[in-house]
Amino acid sequence: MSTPVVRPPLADEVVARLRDAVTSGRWGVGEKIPSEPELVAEYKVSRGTLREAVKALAHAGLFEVLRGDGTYVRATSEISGTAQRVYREHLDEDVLQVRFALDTQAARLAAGSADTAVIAELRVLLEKRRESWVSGDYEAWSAADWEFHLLVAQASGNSLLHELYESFGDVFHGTKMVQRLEAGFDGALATGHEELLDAIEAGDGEAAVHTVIANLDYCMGWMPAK
Amino acid sequence: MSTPVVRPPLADEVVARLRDAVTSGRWGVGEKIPSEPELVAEYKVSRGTLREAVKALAHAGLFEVLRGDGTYVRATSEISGTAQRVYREHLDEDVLQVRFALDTQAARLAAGSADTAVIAELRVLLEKRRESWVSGDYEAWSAADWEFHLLVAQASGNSLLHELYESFGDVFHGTKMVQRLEAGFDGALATGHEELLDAIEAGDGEAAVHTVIANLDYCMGWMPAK
DNA sequence: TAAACATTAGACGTCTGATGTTTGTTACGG
DNA sequence: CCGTAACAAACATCAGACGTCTAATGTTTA
Repeated sequence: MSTPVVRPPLADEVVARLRDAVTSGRWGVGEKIPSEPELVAEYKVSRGTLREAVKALAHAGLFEVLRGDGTYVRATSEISGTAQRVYREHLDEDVLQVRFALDTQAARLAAGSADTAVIAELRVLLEKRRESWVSGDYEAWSAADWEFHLLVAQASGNSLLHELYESFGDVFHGTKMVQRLEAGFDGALATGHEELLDAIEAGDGEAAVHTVIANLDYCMGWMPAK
Repeated sequence: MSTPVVRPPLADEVVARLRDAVTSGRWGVGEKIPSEPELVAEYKVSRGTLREAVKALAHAGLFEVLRGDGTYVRATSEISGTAQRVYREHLDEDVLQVRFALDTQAARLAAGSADTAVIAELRVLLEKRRESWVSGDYEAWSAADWEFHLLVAQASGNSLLHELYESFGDVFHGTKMVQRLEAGFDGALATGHEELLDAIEAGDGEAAVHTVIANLDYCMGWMPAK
């Protein structure tokens, strides 16, 4: 008749529903999602169709499928899995330069939308970061450092920037760990985080950008010779 | 035994082989890949397993599966499909700001690694871009404009930056088309591409960055009021 | 002759059922 | 208390079948 109803593949719809279940928080990160037979019953599709959808999202990094155990939620955004796979295919130097690009923009935007509450939170993180360094707790230092940078990205008010920046997480942490092992790296002083925060508080975007540039120059000095 | 042979899912291996077939150029972009029965015979797996792999890569943007027709190669990198899906979930303003971050870094790096051959190529593209504008061929203008930016990203020498920048392609083109429709947008003059190229040729990274900043400021003025 | 319609072969979409493998748990025996 | 064996749950894979869609080809008709 007159209804040339083009039916989109069922599997695509299942992908969307699974994605929604994650982003809506129905299944939190780390949780195990229902088993295949349960999802088959819920979505009224065959196992094959369901598995195609789960596989697609697993490949994207949203899920991790453990044979004989179950499927777990590993991320809330699809960018992380793909991004991490891509990052590993490039030189550390290239990855760092891209992070720098995002860092610079985050600093610039954060300076433009200064928020006293966020700034106070950033100061707390910076203090924690400093204390961790002097006490030799490198694990805590790395965590606080990353939280600081991530919060700056969030303070930019640009959700895409924040999401992209977050996707660098694991890769950057790995790189940082390597850097820490290099003798002579001073995690407390030469990275200019205090200056960055001051610039953000002052609303001086240009100054904020320059502190980030200085930071990169310092970091690049500790990059392994290619 | 000392060999706890953990066998990774067959589908994952198929994913890798399909990916290699694309990146190695065995199947070029736009080409149709062999049918499912043919691939089943080649990889010695069941159709269900093969489909899981194809679906995963299709979701990642590498393939496009057309029902009743076949499966076509749509990209050589997995980042594009995922990225484009993510971009659409964010404000145009946020996307533009991220592009600006990459643009700035590309300009800075390109200025640092000036190459006479590339610069000549960039001049050609810029000339084509200018001619297209005065002749009113907006299609060609948009294409030349994008090629110019993409070549700058490539000239940065950072393959990850180039890949990420390329992933913006479709989204940016769409945005640019909208901008063009806005009355008063001057594609030939106010975007400072000539100044950018001059700065790159002079090896002046700071100047290159400033032209990009000026460009963004101009573009942001034409953003639809949120 | 050319445009509109009908047919057909190939390709993807989905379902069903069965069997293999891996993992986590539990109960048993030492 | 501990190690091991048996069991159950969950994912992995396979094989076959049928439906539906697309593109190409063939046929009819104005």
